[in-house]
Amino acid sequence: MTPTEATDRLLEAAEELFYAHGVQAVGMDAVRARSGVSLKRLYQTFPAKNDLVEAYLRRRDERWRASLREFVHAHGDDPLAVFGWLRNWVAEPGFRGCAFINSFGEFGEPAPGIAAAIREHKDHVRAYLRGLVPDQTIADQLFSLVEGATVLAAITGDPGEASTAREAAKVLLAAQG
Amino acid sequence: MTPTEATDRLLEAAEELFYAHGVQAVGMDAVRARSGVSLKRLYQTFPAKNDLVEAYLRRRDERWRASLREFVHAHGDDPLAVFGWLRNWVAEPGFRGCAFINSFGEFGEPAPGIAAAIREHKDHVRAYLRGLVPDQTIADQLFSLVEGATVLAAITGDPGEASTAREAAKVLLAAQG
DNA sequence: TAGACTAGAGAACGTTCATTCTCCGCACCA
DNA sequence: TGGTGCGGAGAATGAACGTTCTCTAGTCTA
Repeated sequence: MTPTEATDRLLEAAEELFYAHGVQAVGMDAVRARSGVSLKRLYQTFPAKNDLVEAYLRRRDERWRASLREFVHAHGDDPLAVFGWLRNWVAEPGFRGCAFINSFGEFGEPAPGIAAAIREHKDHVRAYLRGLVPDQTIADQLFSLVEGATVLAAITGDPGEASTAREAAKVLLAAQG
Repeated sequence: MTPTEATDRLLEAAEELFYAHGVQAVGMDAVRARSGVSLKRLYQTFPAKNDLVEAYLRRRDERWRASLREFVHAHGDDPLAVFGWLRNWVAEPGFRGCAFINSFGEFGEPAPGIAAAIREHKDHVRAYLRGLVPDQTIADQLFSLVEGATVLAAITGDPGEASTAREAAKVLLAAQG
């Protein structure tokens, strides 16, 4: 197994487990078992669990935003498409809310790398929305709606939250757009 | 020390510690030290940590909603006052986001009582907002804004998120209200 | 074939922590 | 005064888990 492949399998396993059960609830041995990568290799690749967690978050950030970007782009970069994507996401089986918000909740005082990964994810999403909507204030308002709908959909289990947010976004965009 | 007083001190200590550092990061011994209640008494009062966590959440729910309700009521039950209260809250020193969202993130599979406490808190807040705003859809939209602003203020550390949400709420309320 | 390096399996170590147990002193009662 | 029981302090227990160590087998090289 090449180092690259080991890294991929580790990150894949980490994402599945960390997202589904929470970071703290998943031991390194579970990552080993799921990935099929030996513990020795695991620690050669990620010297500490925190490093694996940070890498998991950074990879998830890239992929999550890529998925959103592609969907919205395929819908003519219409800001409302963000909420269409959101509706799909929160209805997926296994949806458990935003990995970054969940991690923020898990760690009262996160390791610096983890805290940075969380903050930077939100910064990136905000920047993306600002690029989509000329009015920066409205972009930030949509951002709040997205985050709120995500959190509520996770806690209540009702994907309809995304539709509610979409209607609000429509009004906000129409008001000044 | 009377049983009532012991319970109070335990819940007070639990709230300070759990909210500030996260539930998992705080050991029962820290609660004992902070409360001044012996470990034996602690376990007589709350037979397991989960029971203490659930009681902490339920007490926080009551107080948090009471604070919001009183503030908004003092402002003529104007729905926008919710966002004024929010602005104060997120600017408080020690603000670390919503205790319920954080707990949701901490526990991948929470004990049933804890899961219920989290869900019921959100249900109560939603019901309160629906009582404040005749249009149920708009109430739910405001709810999303509140949750989003709370989460973003916690992660970015910027209380300005509450003001952004307030402006959005104003538009939504004006549009159909 | 002998030697040397690699990787994996899994045992071992050390710490943390929830929960329980032990022991001691103090107060109340006859 | 002598006994009885409650409460506290803190040690003990047992499990989980991050991290490291050991042993073994296989593979490549000379």
